[in-house]
Amino acid sequence: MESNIRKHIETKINESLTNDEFERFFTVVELVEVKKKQQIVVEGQHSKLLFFVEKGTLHSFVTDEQGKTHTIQFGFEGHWIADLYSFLSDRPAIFTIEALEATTLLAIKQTDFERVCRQIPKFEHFFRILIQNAYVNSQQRIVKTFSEDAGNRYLALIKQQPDLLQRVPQYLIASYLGIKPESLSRIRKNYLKK
Amino acid sequence: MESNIRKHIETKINESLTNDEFERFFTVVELVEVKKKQQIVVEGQHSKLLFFVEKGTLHSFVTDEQGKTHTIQFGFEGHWIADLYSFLSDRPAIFTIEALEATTLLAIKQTDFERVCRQIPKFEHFFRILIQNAYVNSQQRIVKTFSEDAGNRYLALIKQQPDLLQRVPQYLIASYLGIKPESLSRIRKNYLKK
DNA sequence: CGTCTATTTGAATGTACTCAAAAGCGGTGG
DNA sequence: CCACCGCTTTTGAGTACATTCAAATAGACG
Repeated sequence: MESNIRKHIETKINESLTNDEFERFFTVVELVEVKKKQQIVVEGQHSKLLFFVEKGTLHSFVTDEQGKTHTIQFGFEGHWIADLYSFLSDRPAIFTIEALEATTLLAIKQTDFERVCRQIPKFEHFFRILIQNAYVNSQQRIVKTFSEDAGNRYLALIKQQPDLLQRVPQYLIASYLGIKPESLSRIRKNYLKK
Repeated sequence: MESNIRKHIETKINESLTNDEFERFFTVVELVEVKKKQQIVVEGQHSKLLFFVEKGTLHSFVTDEQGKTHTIQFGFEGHWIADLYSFLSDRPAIFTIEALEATTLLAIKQTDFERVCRQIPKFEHFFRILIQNAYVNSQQRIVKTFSEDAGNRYLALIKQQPDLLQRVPQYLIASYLGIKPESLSRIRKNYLKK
C-alpha cells in the first residue's frame, strides 16, 4: 500500500526526508479504515491519536447545550485531523470526529509521535507548523466571522474550496459558517440572481 | 529588577526549572517599556519577537477592508502576546499589538527562543503548551460565537474575567465579542434589569 | 416505488446594526 | 477650581440580516 503522506510532510516542512527518517516514522503509523458515520474521536473521551486522511472525508463538531451541532472543521484527503487538546494534554476530547463517507486514515499514537519528534527534528518542526497553521486559520476565521456577513463568508469559502459543495452536505457548510441551513439556502438563492 | 516570569513558566509546565535553566533563558530576555498607544507589532511588518507582559495591558487587533477594527485578544500581566504567525514563519504580521496603557514587557527574539528550546527541552514543552492552549481557546471562541448570543457571551466573559471592565474600555470588549459598542451598551442595560 | 433525509420556500419574529444625537466622564489649561 | 474639550457610553428610531416554525419539494438509497 502506497501512501502520499511523505510528500505531504516534505511539502509542509519544505525539505525532503531521508528514506531512513521516513521509515522510522512510517513504522509507527497504523492504517485505519472507517465506515460512514463512524466516529474516530468522541467528545468527552480521551483520544491519543493523530490522524492523516488518506482518502475520504470527515468532520469535527461539538454539540451545544441546546443539542445543536457546530462544525469545527472538515478533514479531506491530505489533511490532518485530531482533537489536539486531548492529544496534547491528558484530558478528554472537546469535540467529536466522524466520517462522512468510507474513509482511510493513518493513525499515530501520541507516545510514538513524541518519540519520533525527539529522534527526528524535522518532525518536531513539522508538528509546529501544523499547529501554527491551525491556530492562525482559527484566528482568521474569528475575524472573518466578525467582519463579513454570512453571504460573503460563503462566497469566500467556495472560492477557496470550489468542490466543497460536491463533497459535504449543505447543512454542514451552514454549520461551519455559523448559520442555519435555511439561511444558507436563501443566501445561495440570492447569489444565483447576480 | 525581579520578574515573575519564572513562576509563570513553572506553573504552565507543572515542574520547576533549575537555576541554571532559568538563567540561560533569562539572559536572552530583553526588558521593553512602552507608552500608551505605542505599537509593538504592526500588521504587515515582520515581527520576530515574543512578549511576556510584566505589567500593563495591550490588545491585538486587525483592521478590515471597511476600516473597522476587530479585537483578537487582550494581553494582561502574566500573559504572552505576539503575532505567532510572523514569529514562527517568515511572513509579515497579520495583526497589530498596541499598549492600552504604559506597559512593561519582556521580549525574546525568535532565534534566541529557538536556541533555548533546543538546549532546554522544558522550554520546547512550554512553548507547545502555549500554542496548544491558544489554539484550543480560539476554537472554543468560534463555537461560543456560533452557539451563544452576544448577551450570553458577554456574561460568560465577565464571569470568567470580572475585572475586564475596569481594565479595558467597553468598546473594545464589544469588539472582542464581535458586536458594536451600542449593542453592548444595550445588552448591559437589559442585564441590569434582571 | 417508497421512505428517509436534505433542501427550499413562506411568514412572522428577533437580534444586532446604522445613523444620529445626547449625556457622561476624564483630563488639561486658564 | 472650574470650564472646556475630546472621547466613551447611552439612547432613540428605523432597518437589515438571520432565525424560528411550519410546510412543501427534491434527492438519495434500498
